[in-house]
Amino acid sequence: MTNMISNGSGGTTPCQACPLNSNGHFRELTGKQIQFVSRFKVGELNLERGASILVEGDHSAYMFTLLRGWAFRYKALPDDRRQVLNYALPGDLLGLQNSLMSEMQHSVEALTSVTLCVFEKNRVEEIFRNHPNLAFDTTWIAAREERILDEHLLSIGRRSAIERAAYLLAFLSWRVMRVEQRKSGKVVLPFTQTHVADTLGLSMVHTNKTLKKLAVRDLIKWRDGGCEVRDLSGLMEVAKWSDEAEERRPFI
Amino acid sequence: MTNMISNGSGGTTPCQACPLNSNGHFRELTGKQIQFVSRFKVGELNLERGASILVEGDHSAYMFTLLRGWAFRYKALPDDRRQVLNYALPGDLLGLQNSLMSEMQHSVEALTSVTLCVFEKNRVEEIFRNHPNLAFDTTWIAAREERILDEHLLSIGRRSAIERAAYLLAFLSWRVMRVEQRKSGKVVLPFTQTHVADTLGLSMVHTNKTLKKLAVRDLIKWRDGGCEVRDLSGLMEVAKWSDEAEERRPFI
DNA sequence: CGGGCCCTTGAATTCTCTCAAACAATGTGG
DNA sequence: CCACATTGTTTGAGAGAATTCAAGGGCCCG
Repeated sequence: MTNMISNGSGGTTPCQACPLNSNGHFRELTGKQIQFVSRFKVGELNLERGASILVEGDHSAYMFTLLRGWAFRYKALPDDRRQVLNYALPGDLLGLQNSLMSEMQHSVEALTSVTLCVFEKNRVEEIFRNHPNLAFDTTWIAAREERILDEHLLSIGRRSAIERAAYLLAFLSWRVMRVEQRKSGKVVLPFTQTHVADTLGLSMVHTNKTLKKLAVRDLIKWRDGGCEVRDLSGLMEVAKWSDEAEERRPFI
Repeated sequence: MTNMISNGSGGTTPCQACPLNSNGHFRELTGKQIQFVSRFKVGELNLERGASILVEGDHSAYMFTLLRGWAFRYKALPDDRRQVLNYALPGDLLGLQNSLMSEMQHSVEALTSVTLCVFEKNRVEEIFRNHPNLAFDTTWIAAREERILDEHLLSIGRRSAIERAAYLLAFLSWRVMRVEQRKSGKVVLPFTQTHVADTLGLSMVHTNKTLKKLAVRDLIKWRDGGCEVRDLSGLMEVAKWSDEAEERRPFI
């Protein structure tokens, strides 16, 4: 467990030079806000694929912003059945629950190697006390997660297997394009079919057969590192999903 | 459409005498907070069972707190398949999304006749500017909704039909006991089996057969107005769910 | 070379859906 | 008061979807 929290030392990204702040997708923080956030940030955490970021039942002292890589949130039943709740991409906040309530009720795991900005949860009240705009943004971020979960719930509850799969892949691909400010090009989603199965609420076997159907239509192609999305609008059509126009969104 | 918004006139509950504030379940607002909320509240809305409170795609000018009755949030696909996302009980906030973002991405409907406190969404920023504690509470409320959705997602994705049904009924029954500060006694959930089906992501027919299994075990009894929960801990056992200790929670 | 991880495929079983019909309770208009 | 429509619950049967079980293949790494 070396390199857990590197504070101020080499390799740490100063908030003033935050790559997310200037990439055009996120709302730019004001100078005063950056100043606050850079004091709020107590360090940076680098983890390998498969590492636990937060664990259900924890009372971790930290909250994170994902700076680089992918992570996913999940819950499990006592007998190990697992449900992936959502994926986190750069700019996403992890563990806000942990900061507002007593304990985590879900787990978060690194899907690729990741870099996390580390914040201390007991200082979250400073945001509300001194930075009303950031407080608003925090609520906005929570409401956005809620919207994503709403749509996912609709998907699992009412879409057929192939629609569900198409929706998941389309939605993630769309998020990648957004956060990377791309208009075209291939997106590769870095997960295994087991992750997809646990997200869709289907078995591995049936997920595999469903993905095959999408591959036959040349909408996706499965390969070593994960899923290559070849036809985003084709997927959206299968899923009966249309994306929303999205303005620049806040982050912390 | 009479009696839509009665402002200040007869029948409106003054915030100073808010029944939720003193019932022991919710955190009590301070005098200053009550003063703010009572100015924030622009009226009261009474609706019949089945009425729409908010509609997907709307840019409603209002946000609500449910003061009396039941409501439910839902989303629908273009071909009318419907998924119930969550239920609202007294003290729950409806339409926060509407206040933070441009438009509603889900609908809300009255499940019983309801009374709603009406707030103007364009004054939400006042909360963040002048009332940091209420701002914190707003975020807390959004995070709570997220937790409920997380558990529901786990349920639909990974629990069997009978576990799912048991979880839903147990959870709602538990919420009623909490909000009414009861330790015992029967809870009656005021919905139809169609609502249950749309919540569980199952067909009506299969939902009926699944509920029958719970009724045979004497865990519930279905009757005219809805579902009577006869054995909460029995349901919790079937669902493999254990409730959390919950402190007094905020509301607005 | 062997082991682990991931993807793939077939077959039998179980679950869930649709279709169809019937029943009970309620309310309405004649 | 009855005939009729409406809404919600119940049941059976056949079709379709998804699961489990089982086995094999590809690939990488120690």
